[in-house]
Amino acid sequence: MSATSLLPEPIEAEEAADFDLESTLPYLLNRAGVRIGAAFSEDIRRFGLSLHQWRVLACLSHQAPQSITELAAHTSIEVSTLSRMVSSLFDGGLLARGRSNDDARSVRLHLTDEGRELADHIIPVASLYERIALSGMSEDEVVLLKALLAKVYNNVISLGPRIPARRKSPAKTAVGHAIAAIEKNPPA
Amino acid sequence: MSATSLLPEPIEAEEAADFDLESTLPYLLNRAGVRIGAAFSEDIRRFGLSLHQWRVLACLSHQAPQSITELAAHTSIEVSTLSRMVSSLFDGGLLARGRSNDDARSVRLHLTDEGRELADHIIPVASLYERIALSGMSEDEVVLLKALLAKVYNNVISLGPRIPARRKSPAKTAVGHAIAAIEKNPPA
DNA sequence: AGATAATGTTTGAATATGCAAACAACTATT
DNA sequence: AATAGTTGTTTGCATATTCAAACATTATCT
Repeated sequence: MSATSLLPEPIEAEEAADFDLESTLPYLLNRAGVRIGAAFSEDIRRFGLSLHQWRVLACLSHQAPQSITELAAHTSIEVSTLSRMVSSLFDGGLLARGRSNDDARSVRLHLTDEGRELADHIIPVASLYERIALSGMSEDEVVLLKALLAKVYNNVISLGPRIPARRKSPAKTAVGHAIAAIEKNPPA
Repeated sequence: MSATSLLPEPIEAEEAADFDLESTLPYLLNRAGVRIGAAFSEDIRRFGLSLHQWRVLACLSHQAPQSITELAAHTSIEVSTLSRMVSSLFDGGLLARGRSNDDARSVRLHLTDEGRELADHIIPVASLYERIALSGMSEDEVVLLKALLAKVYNNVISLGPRIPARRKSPAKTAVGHAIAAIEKNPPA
């Protein structure tokens, strides 16, 4: 815990002074995201689904079949978590799995009729929360917000492999990538 | 799991058809947030801090003293999680705690010198990731994005008590609140 | 004041999550 | 085709997180 001995970065008093956590992007993203997620999650508990489970169903509802890896890429859920979750959804009869013909390792996942029906029941609820979250905004603002969020995502997607591939080398610190990314695409 | 028997909402075929998960707000928020968080988290591991721990330090760095409940409100972390985390940060010598004079239940938390020093070292790293995330955007766009995120947060903050107060009554489903909120503040 | 309810925090116990290792099947190289 | 390296998935295990219950203290009501 006490890492005082090896602090690499110098203190920058002024930067520290004007650092306002609450106006920080990750903070704003996290707060809004957690809050919507919590409310929505509480709501759909009556369907017997967790937020993660719902995301998997929604993702498969939107595109199928998908492998576990693809789901991980689309939902930002760990593959090991997904592996177990898929099993439970399978046991619940909400999705079916088979092995690919091309690649016998890859699992092909798709919704069962029951799964699709459940998804179709929850979609209106999801839409409702979306409307709530966006209420009071003009159509233009909504479009812009989403576009900017997509841009943020693209800006950070290059940072260190998320759901990281097995890496032999000790993995260079993300700051390396970071600086490169900034230099390639400087802030306006 | 198989909740087919009590599905309350009717299927709305058209709504289901045009429901595109990936253009959904919670989805976009979650993806961007998780991604930044993961990269940043990986980076600050060298300081011996998790993302949640960092948020607590940053929050206390920004305003102190704070109680556990206040921290929970500011960071969207559960109080029970916070309680244990605060203990570990205390053991690590990064924060100090005392009891309030007014209210002997409430814990008053503030950073130690060591904690503040650590926070001052990490703040530049946080700022770096912020710049990365926002790279390629104009100043106006950044301001707008943050304003819209704040608005989203305000729109959803009224939904069911997060970090819920002990509730005796079975808690009305959030959709109730939701509809009320929408009616009070209809989408443009 | 005494009883009852509410609030702030902690803790126990079940569950979920993340990381690393293990497998399994495929690809590339020789 | 044998070997080594990749990739997709699962599993073991340690840790983190959640929910509920327990406490401790303060507020409210009569």
